[in-house]
Amino acid sequence: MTEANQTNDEQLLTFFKAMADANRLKIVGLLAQQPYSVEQLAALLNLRPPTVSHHLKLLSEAGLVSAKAESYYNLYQLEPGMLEQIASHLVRRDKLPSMAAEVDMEAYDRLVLKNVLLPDGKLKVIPAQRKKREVVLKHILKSFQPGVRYTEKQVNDILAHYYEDVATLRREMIIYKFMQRNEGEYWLIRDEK
Amino acid sequence: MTEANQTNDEQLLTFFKAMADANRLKIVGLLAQQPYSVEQLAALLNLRPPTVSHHLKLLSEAGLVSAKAESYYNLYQLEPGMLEQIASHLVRRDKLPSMAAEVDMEAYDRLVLKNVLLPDGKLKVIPAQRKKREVVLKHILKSFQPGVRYTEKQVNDILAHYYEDVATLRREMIIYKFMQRNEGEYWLIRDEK
DNA sequence: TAATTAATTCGATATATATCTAATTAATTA
DNA sequence: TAATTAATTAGATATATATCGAATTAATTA
Repeated sequence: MTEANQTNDEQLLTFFKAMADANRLKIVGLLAQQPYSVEQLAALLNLRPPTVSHHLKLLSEAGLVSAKAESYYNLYQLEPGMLEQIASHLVRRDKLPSMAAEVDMEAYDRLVLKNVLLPDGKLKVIPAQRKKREVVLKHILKSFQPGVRYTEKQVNDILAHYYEDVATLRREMIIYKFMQRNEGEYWLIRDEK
Repeated sequence: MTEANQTNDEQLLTFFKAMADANRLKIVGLLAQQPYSVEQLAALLNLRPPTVSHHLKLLSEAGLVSAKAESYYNLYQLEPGMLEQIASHLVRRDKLPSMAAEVDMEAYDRLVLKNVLLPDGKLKVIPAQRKKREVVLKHILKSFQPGVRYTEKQVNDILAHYYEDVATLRREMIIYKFMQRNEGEYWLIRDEK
């Protein structure tokens, strides 16, 4: 029910949405000085009390403010802890990538392959663009075993499953540093993180 | 045209609006790891390129990302400076009140007085609520001069301009610590910040 | 030079949300 | 206990915006 059962991602989004409104920023600025009732905030911001209630609900769900009943007022006050927590997250560059945790990192590669592969797995073309060519070469690379030394003929036979012009493919593999050659033998460069 | 000619307030709002979207948070998370092109981001987020362009425009206007042309790609990268600047603003409680700089701090008092004063300046009632009573008493207080000692009769004459029951008003002035009395003389407590 | 490609802009649409009035709830005062 | 008051909830509406496809622009490749 509260903000406790949110993932980190959802918590961040809830926070930013709560702050993404001019009047809510003003409310935070006012509550940083002293607690205020709904009625007072409404007068200060020239809004009706239901509107302020709505804003305070969002701020409260983000953990930014809390209410304390006093007589029949609801005195709202700032909860500075949440601001500090978020701020410390934002300055640490190594923590930012977690915001993209749910992203499917293979999606781009799949799209490139989908556009360039025929149903039988052969290439329509070798893409001209560097990034796409890399994706295609990495895909073909899976047909080679790490640690194994291949003759040029063996390499050609494997590449032929993908494209007629095996010489070009073979050359690209070297240029892009996916394979190495020496004295007519070819092998994978292991550095595949 | 850029984010340069914005006030601090507007800059904060632009920032929070830019971050208040799930897909834009993911973009920031991705760009924190490495630069990406629009096309790549679109594939990774399962969005169409125009949508990603739109998001990047907002992030860019907030000063969070920048683009660098490479071949005919637009490689977008994170600008960590803005994040740090905002984050440092958020943790400093003494800087938060600036977000409410444009708020008319007298608006609440005016509303209270408007509800309780008759056209001739006399009180309809003395409000029961503490905060409102304070506003009314402070308003009446302006008829007294700082530093001057008043006899009880002089005080009564002044208070009579506002309300028939001068004894109650006089007592409230003491209770709320706006006035002090000694040996039948009354004077303002100066501590009116 | 013609064809291809990435990015942006434009226009349309559906969803989200800020705001209000009216009604309701909860607490206080008379 | 009845009347008053602050706050919230509910329902309605107008504005903002996330998203898309189509058209346009700018750059590269053939």
